[in-house]
Amino acid sequence: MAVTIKDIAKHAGVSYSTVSKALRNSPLVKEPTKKKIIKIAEEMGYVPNIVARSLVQKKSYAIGVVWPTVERVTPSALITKINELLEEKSYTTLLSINSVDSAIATFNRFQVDAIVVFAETMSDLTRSKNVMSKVPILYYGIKESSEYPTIDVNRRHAIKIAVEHLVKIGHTKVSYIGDVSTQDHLQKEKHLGFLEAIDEFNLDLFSKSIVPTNGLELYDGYLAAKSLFNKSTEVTAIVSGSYDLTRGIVRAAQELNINIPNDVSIIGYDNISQSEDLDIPFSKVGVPLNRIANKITETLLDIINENNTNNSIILEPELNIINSCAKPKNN
Amino acid sequence: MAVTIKDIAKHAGVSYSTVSKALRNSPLVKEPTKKKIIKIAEEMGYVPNIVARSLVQKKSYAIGVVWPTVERVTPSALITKINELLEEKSYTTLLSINSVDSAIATFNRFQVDAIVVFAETMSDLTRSKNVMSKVPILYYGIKESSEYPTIDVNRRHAIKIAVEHLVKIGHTKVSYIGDVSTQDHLQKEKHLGFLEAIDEFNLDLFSKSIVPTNGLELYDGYLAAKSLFNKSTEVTAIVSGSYDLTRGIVRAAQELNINIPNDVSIIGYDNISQSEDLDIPFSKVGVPLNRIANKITETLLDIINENNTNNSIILEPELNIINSCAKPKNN
DNA sequence: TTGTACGCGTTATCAT
DNA sequence: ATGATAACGCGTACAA
Repeated sequence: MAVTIKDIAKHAGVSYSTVSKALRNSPLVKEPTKKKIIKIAEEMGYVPNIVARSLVQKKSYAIGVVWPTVERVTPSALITKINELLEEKSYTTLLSINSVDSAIATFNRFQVDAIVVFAETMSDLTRSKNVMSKVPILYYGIKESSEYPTIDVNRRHAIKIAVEHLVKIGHTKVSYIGDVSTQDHLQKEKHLGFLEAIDEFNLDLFSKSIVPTNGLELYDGYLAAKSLFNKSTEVTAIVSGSYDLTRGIVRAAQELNINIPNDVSIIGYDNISQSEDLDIPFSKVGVPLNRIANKITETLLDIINENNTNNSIILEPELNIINSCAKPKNN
Repeated sequence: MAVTIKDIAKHAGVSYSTVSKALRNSPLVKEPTKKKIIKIAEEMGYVPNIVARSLVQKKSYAIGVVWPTVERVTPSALITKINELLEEKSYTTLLSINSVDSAIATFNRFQVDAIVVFAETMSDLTRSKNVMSKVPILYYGIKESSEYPTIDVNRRHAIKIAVEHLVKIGHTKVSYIGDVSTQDHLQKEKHLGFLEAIDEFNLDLFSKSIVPTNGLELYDGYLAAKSLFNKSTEVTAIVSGSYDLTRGIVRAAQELNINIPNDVSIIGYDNISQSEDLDIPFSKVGVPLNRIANKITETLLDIINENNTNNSIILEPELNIINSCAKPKNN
């Protein structure tokens, strides 16, 4: 049997409502009494029963994170950061790896104060429309869903400004290495960004302009880059679709004695996190992870407190150029 | 305001205790009444409030999973499987990526029925000793903790029987490719297993007997294998420390036109899951993921129902030999 | 400053 | 077969 405030009250010789106040640090209870009660509570190993509290308060100070894609790409670093930020605001984060539908139902039963959904496929989303949720929901990664609050990163624009930068410093033969399968909406966006840039900046669409990969792993980037370097000597700059791909590309270049950035410049797409220890630091484009995490956390709290904010937030990417990795084309 | 059984009672013209019984499918309520109530509940979009239920029942039908290492190796496939099995038993799985301590505290507050801890470092574990938990805890992956119920995989033995098999079919020059950094307890176990096998089967400890990697990614295995193949022509069999490493090794072999298993046999450590689509299927040693998941789920339920089971369960690995990947040494 | 009484949504027990 | 009521642990008006 867990210890309750009533047990504490007995030991302290006060009423249990006094204990409640003391533990909530209410000014309505004298300092010495408070101290004494808190001490006894600690000694008895008291843990507040959130269940009871949220019944009466109709708040649980918990946020539900729906993350059906543990095995896929939504960066766990993002989840970790959000968890940290929420903890600072004294919210608890609960994760569910069930389907969107069933996770939302569960979190409703548990009376969480808000839900964030990290869904990556359209089917994840469309199915979730059937579920009614009393708890407010915030979606991440799906621009289309306009009827719910949504946060997304402008991946298309990210790739575009990467190409733009390369053009500005003199490159004309730019390749895109990325997963261009049409299944994954996020990858498709980046692909589109590259195509738009090609068009807008009047670049040649040469034979190896777009190098498709068969996945998003380091090795996929490595293979793609090797095929690129072997079959085309024209290319002077590469835009890469993801962090791991970029790492693979860098490894391939090293192996073939291709110098970055003298022989080829490279800019990788990456929702940049502060503390990455890369073999070689490279230029990046994307939204800093912390900015995404902050925006999500902030919006979550706004939603809970019913500050009606913008329903659909698109985070704009930023370029992060490291000179050693993207330099003007040699003449 | 969410709809409660009282609201349903009003609409149905019965008392709310009858509604409660009907919804729980109690035999104490007549079939037609039951049907009617259930229908009304659905129409009104009723969602049972687990919070209130667990207050009175002192059970939440929820299991807390402490998973502080999302970013590391504990396979998410395992978590996914456990989640599935628990769902079948009508338990809900809640994940926390906080530190072991704080996750345990949180789950206590939420009154979960049991907790599983996936901790990989010793420090994760030792810190958690300070927390008292009213809720029973099951640890995975840490043999040493004998004061709590524990489930672990015998990684040391796994590597050993892999080597044993290779020796039996005639190999004498066997290499181990794996992460042998002393930090990670799990990797250390495998390394020890190889050393013990070398000793037990009187194998040569030649220059490339042990090829250390700098990580557990595909590319790390690829690099290690390349270095092995380039510098040693003696080796006829390889034992690999993890799934991704094995994939990298296979890639390296393909690239160098080294035939598996004619030129070299390979057995990879891997907690085998049923449905892996590999480029090339290869021989494995390990405990099937489903067996681990089943054992964990089963033990969890035992603990909840206070069936006192063995406190410390070690799962023994099995060999899974595919002829095309490990064959007797050519003479 | 402290104590009493009520309510949160549900289940369980007892009475009708 | 159904209804009334107590209890779960906590927070909060309101009373003392």
